[in-house]
Order: sequence, then C-alpha cells, then structure tokens
Amino acid sequence: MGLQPLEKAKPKYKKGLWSPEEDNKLKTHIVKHGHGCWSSVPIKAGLQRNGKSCRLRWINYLRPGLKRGLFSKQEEETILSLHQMLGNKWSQIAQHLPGRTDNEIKNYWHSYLKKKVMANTKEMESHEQVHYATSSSSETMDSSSQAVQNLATQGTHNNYNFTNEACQSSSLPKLLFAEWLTLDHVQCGGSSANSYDESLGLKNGFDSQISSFQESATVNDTLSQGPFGGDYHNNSLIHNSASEVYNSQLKFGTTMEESGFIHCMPGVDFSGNFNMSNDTMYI
DNA sequence: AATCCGTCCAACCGCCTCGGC
DNA sequence: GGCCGAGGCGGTTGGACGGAT
Repeated sequence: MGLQPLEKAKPKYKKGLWSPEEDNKLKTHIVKHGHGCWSSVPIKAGLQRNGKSCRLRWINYLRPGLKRGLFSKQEEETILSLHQMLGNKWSQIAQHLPGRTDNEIKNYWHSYLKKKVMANTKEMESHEQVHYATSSSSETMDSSSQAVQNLATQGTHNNYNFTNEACQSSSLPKLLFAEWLTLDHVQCGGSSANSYDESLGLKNGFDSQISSFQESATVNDTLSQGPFGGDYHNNSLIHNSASEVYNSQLKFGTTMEESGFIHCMPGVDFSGNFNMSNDTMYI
C-alpha cells in the first residue's frame, strides 16, 4: 500500500476555472520571462496548475490581441468555407482568423454554425424532394454538394480565393506582432476594442495595459498610418488575399522597425518574447 | 418564486507528433 | 530503434447563465 519507492509522486494540480489571481500570476510571469518550457511555467509562476493548463489559459484567454465577442458575418463565412475545405482542423482555420482561437472557433461551430449548416442541408433536401417530385431530371446534384457549392459561392462573394491563397497561406510563417495586434487592439481610440470588456463588465489588467499601449503616440501613429490602419480593420484576411495580408504583416514589421518601435528592446526575439512595463509594450 | 431545460464556453482529457537522449 | 517528455490538436465535459414554464 502507499507509494512505491520508485513511484513518482504526482503533484496535485488545481483544476477548474482560473481565478483573477492565477491569471495575474501567469500573465505577469509570461510578460516578464516569456513562457519558455510550459511545464516549468507553473513552478516559476507559483501556480498549482500543470503546464498544459497554463498554456491553454494563455492561448485562449490571456494572450494579447485576442478578439473577443461576437463573430462577424465575414468571419462566420470564412469559418464555413474553411470548414468545407479543411474539416475539423480548428487550428488551421484559426490561422485565417486573426485574434480568434481554435477553441473559440470550435465552440462557435458546435453551438451555432453546425446547426445552421444542418438546417441549410435539410432545406436543400426538402427542395430536392420537391424538385424530384416535379421534375424527371436526374442531373440534380445531391444536397451536400449543393451545400458545398452554396458555401463556395458565398466564399466567392467574399472575394476570397480559398482554393489557392488560403491553402498557400497555411504555409506562411506564423503571424508575428499582427497576431497580437488584431484590429481591436490596433484601432485608434475605437470603441470596439473595449466593447467586449465593457459589455461583460470586464476590464482585466492586461487589456488596460494594451489600451495604454494603444494610446502611445508612437504606436498610434505607426498603426494608423501602417498597413493595418485601413483594410485590416475590416478583417483584411477576407477582403484581401492571404498574400496581401502576409505582405502587410511584413510591411507592418518594417514600419514598426522604421518607427523605432522595435528598437525599444534591441536583441529581443520578436517571435516569442515580449515585455511590458510602465504601460508600454516592448518587443 | 422556483425549477427545468437548453445554450454557451472555459477547461480537461486523451491521443498524436516531434525532438532529444 | 526505443523511450520519454513536451507541445499541439480535436473531442468532450461540466458549470454558469438565461429563458421558458
């Protein structure tokens, strides 16, 4: 009975919802040191959680640049179209929706879009039955094909060429700063950035830090004049081709560099670490 | 006012892949 | 080549919440 001598003592991890204190600890730790090895994060941050839990919490909730709140019509259509192409590859779909997490998209699909698609399919089926009853034609496509075609048509209306550019963009390098600074955080003095927080009565520290970050003149100038100042506000991933967005991101990086913004923290790895202090975000 | 029920979403779980040893 | 740990992903669960009865 009891523990075998060689048996590893499994640490008792806390489960369930995260408290604001835990969020703060995790946030502070990652902001200061980056996440590095996730399994060591809870130890260093003084949390009773496992690394996976920390990672998930960061990715799905604490990470800067997350766009919260309702999905736009365009985002919805993007998900529908990509789901037709990729299936339940939520992480890949999420790559095409800046500021959205795979978990969020998955939840949205299961709670709303799936039903919508099924309803559409049923409607198609009933139409089809009527069609069969009134026509002897055997050229009617099956309902699922019809649904696919419908969605494809919707996709075309979005001027989004999924068959080429979306696929190509899946091989794009990971989003850099743009991944953090999605339109909500880029908008200058816009109300949408805080609408979610306000509507939910939330105002977590990080977002307020981000808000302060937005208010930084240098950044504001950079962002409002940069490639994200215009179309990106309206989800340029949909309006523009993926390659354009990719170029925008590169241009954005250049602009940031030109403005001296990046030079705030020379030598810091742009892809992984960042630091925030005194209401200013350094990369 | 109470409780029932459906929905939403944060978080967990298990599996897979990859890299280091 | 096998083992192990870490990271990533998709499926699922459970609790909070709001509307209906």
